Amino acid sequence: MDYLLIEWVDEDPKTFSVVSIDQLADGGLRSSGRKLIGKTESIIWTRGKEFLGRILNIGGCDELTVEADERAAQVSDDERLQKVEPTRKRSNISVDVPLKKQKSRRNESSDRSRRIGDILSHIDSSTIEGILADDSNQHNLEGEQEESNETTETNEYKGKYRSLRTKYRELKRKYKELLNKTNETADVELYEGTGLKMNVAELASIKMMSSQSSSVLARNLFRRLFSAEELTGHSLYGKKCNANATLPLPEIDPARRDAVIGYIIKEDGFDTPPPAGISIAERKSLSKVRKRFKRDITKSLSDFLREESRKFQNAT
DNA sequence: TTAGCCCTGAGGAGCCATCA
DNA sequence: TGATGGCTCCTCAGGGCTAA
Repeated sequence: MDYLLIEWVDEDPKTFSVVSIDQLADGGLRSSGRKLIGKTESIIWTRGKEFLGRILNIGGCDELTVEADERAAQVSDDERLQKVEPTRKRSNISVDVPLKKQKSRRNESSDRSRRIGDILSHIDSSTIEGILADDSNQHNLEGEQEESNETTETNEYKGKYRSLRTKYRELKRKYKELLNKTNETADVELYEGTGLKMNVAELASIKMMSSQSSSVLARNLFRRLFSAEELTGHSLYGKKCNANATLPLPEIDPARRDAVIGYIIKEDGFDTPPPAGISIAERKSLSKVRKRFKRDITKSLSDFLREESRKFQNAT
């Protein structure tokens, strides 16, 4: 069987892989032989994903592997460090990506509180008005029903309400300030091909306040993209739990679910083919790390859905 | 055929913020 | 300062699934 030496398109710095000719997406080209050299074609990678690659050579696996190593060596280490580290692109060989940042939780919390303030400033002010109006109506209702029982407890509630209203006005003022400062109102597709769009500034804010781990980011995106009703009473994949005889919960909307999971995986640089020039053992190790990462994300989200359901049941 | 992984559900631990 | 509650993560169980 023939093999192809591929230079991945859109890779900076350049990366190379040796792939079987069967991995050419266009099956009709597989008999074209050396005519393929120099052409840019779709290559089928793991899980059926396709990536564009320029065909540099065709031949035996061993000789092409040597050539790939030589070409990779020509790319300077300095260039890799400067361009790869900050973006964690497909060519990032390091698989030692910490799932949790080592920052102390105490510092995180103080940071997060500031970020939450920013997030709240992006919430539609009419929504907050509605909440406060409900709160106010609730107080009025209680006042009518228990007119004879208006104790100091009621006064405390009124005090808390006034305090919340002051906070709300402050947030509203900050919200308007930020609106004036930024024009980032455009939507961006969360994950390529899903069609699920989110506001750029909102997505950035959620990322900021979810810096502890990818699991937290995934959960916060679920909170943003699914309603409380959707989060309760659904499981992540709707599959039967064999450990229990109970009926499986229905699957949560797969389009939004997959968009979130795909986005998280992409953000951590795990949706890309393995870098060129690594051994089979390293390739297997990388594959394990990727599987482990996805498992952690889906596990956390699955936990999250159960927790939401449990909270809902406790409340009713 | 079989080892390893997947997935859901349950229970509990650890950390942190809030409150009395 | 201790109690409490929320959030997140970890571990385990157990049958199905899948690749070797």
